[in-house]
Amino acid sequence: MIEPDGPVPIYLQLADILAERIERGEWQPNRAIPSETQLVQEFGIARNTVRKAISVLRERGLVFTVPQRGTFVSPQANA
Amino acid sequence: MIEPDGPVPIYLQLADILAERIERGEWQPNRAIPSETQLVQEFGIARNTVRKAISVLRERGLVFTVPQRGTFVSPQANA
DNA sequence: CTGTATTTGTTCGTATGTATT
DNA sequence: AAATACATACGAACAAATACA
Repeated sequence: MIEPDGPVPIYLQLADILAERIERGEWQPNRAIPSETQLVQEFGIARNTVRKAISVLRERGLVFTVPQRGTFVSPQANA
Repeated sequence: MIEPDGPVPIYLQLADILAERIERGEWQPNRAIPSETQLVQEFGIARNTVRKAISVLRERGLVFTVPQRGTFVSPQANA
């Protein structure tokens, strides 16, 4: 999945992978995406890198984060 | 390897050495070449000189550089 | 959050040799 | 001869982004 030594930063690779899942409707609007810990384990990368990827998705308007609750797919993310 | 007192500038000698490695397929497309620091150590020259050599390779279309990631062999460099 | 490591980007100063004025 | 300009080469320092624990 992730190419650690490629030209593209890991956090951007992950952001693109997650964005594709969202846009394909794999995760429904207003439903939580996997937790940071789950993503760390799935992709074998550092937690900070996962957080950076999620912040990119936030800036793209694909997700929104609720403190102490999780990160959720935006209502119109895959519309 | 490098002839410091020869007629050819050091940065051009290094550019030619690296170009040969790329064209021989020693480094694959989209894979990183050694970092500037590694090249400094391998050839015993100044970092600025290494950077000058790499900029020559960029102008020749052999490599592309991603800030904070490295310098990578161009996709068609050894095609 | 902190701290550390790596890598490229940038700038400054110094020195040398060559060419020009 | 003298001054200027340019290219080459080295060294050092710091910034910023990435990635890890």
